[in-house]
Amino acid sequence: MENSKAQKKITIKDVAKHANASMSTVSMVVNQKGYVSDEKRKVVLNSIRELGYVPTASARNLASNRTNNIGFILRESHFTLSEPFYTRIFLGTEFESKKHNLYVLLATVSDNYKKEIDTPRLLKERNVDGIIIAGKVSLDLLEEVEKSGIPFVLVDYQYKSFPYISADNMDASMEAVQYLINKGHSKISFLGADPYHPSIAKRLEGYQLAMLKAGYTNTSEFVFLEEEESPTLQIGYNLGAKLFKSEVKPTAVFCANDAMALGFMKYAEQQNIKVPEDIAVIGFDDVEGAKFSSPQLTTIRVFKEQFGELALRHLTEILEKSEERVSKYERGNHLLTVPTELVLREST
Amino acid sequence: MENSKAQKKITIKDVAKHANASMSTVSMVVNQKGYVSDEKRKVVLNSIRELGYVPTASARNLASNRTNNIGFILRESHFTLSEPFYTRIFLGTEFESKKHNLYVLLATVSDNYKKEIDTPRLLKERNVDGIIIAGKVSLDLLEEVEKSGIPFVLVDYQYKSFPYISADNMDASMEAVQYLINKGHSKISFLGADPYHPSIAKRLEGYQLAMLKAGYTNTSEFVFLEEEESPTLQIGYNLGAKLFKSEVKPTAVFCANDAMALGFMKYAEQQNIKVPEDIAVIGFDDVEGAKFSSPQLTTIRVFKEQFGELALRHLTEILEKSEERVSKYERGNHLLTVPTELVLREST
DNA sequence: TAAATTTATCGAAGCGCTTCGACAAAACAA
DNA sequence: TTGTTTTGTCGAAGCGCTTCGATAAATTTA
Repeated sequence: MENSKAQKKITIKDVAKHANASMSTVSMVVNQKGYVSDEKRKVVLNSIRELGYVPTASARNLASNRTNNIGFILRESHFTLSEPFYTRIFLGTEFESKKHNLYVLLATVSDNYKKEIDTPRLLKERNVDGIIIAGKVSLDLLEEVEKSGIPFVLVDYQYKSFPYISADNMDASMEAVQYLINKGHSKISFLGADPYHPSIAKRLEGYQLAMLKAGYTNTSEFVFLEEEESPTLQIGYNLGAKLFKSEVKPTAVFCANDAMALGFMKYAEQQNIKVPEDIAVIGFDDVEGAKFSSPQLTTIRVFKEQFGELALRHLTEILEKSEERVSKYERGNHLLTVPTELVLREST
Repeated sequence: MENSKAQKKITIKDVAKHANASMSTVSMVVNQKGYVSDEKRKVVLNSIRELGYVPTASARNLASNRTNNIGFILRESHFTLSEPFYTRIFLGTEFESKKHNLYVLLATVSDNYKKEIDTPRLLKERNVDGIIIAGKVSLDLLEEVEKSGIPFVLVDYQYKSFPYISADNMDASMEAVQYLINKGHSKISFLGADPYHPSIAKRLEGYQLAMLKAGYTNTSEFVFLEEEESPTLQIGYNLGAKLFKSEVKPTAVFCANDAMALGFMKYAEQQNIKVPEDIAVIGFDDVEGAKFSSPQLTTIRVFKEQFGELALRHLTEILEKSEERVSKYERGNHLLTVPTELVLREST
């Protein structure tokens, strides 16, 4: 009589006894596998409800050789960004994970990732069935993940020809530039940074294509790029200065992202250049600040939560396939795109 | 010969064989329990290294009846706040979790929490050893957590007399107000909202105490409170309007948080009231925006990561104790405070 | 009608670990 | 010297589940 009130844990055995079935039958009901008659199923389900049975994750995982966890790897600095871009993506994954009965283990990695030393525990311990990597991370990390053999999906980044989720950067950019052209603009600049980032590259490409389509074949002088930097507010500001000091006199600029657009507008404001009267501005991302800037920024909305949702959904598909003994999930540049939307506000 | 390259998993058995020891001995080495001679320990450790053995979490958890997970519950809206306050707290927990070999399962709950329906899976499945609850959450949720019997710690919030982590709100507030008094101010206002939130209440209390100490016994006319609202930028703005329309003419205001202070300053700017010349402003939290406002905001820095760290550390202590058969961890208003720091900037 | 297949159910092995007792040797105490 | 306690090691049970046959009844096919 050690402890009379300590609730004994309800196990599958208890359910089996209560339902007058075997443990295997109960297991099959719970997992919706194998053959169980409707009758029996009902009885079992009823017992489960009555006893309040909840399967124990660890027992399940041990027996089935899966973890039912998925890892979400994110750079620390991306996580604490005041623009909750990646946080929203994570939220999308977290939300979707409930439907799949998976737990999401978030692992943040430092910006100057050191192989071996900084390896996320979930990787070392192989405590996940699959991994989602959000945003740009160290190549070392990517290699480690690849080597682990654990299926993974990238979000808003690319690595070799592994599956990734991305906005339809090119299309969206074309649409934005098209819009400017339709508005009568012909001298349209592109402001960008880090052009080796796949998303940025696609945005530039979209810009160029739209210009080309409209008959503007030579855009090179209109393109302002900061190759070594990330597309931040500061860089947008700097490129604004550069642009206005140049002999190029565009009537509109399309920026690689909102941060840069906001930086550009800040510079314009300081120089008493009116947006959109003197120059129209379009950004990309639809960050929170875009709504609160003056003038409010016209931009391309990206549905962040969908990134995360889609990433998880795709990952689970891969996992299912790999269970069907398709030992290596087929390669090929798996790309899943998330829709975008041009949000017209005051800056155009 | 199904798959020749599929690496066979290294188990504790393999290590035991390799080290010429029993599984129990290896287990004891890994867990640093029981009696193992130094000799044997070295041999085992060596085998572990050589074979690259990593314990399987699920097996471990099943056998030891622990999950080695801890839950981190957070409101969705708090998570996606552009001020990464709670995100930072989470990060602190995540960081600390590595030292304790725990995984952190993040569960976000919707703002209008529905009992039973929205119950986080980790609670239903009891898939955590302990829980951290960050920020204000629904009472229903709190009750469910309490009922579950899983030990928990609150961060930046309180519930009954359960342990919680908080900034030293009162002391910090006193220090801030003291500072204003020392600077020669005597007519000092307090701007606040949601005074039933324990943190806000303490800040107000600290203000009052400091004033009292300086001989200003009647502060009531200097206190502007919006009882039904949360302390946001908008409310700070509104109270600014209210304050300047009143006959009270303070030379300084101490705001319940930075958001309000920023809102207040926005109003002041629009009214052409100069900060700090006409009126000095102090906030609370040291949010990111405080550094970028003009003038930069003097405020009380709160070390967000420490909240999360401390919460986890405290939780693990509770867990250890409860393992030592102290069936119920001792009650009492466990309060752990995180240091603060007055950051002097331009607004005073 | 017999043979083959599908449906239904169950027992038992086993996933990889922890932990409890058993046992014995070493260290200490009386 | 003889007990006692401490130290060291191990075997085996068992955590709660999944899954692989085995078995048999029901159904289909030949």
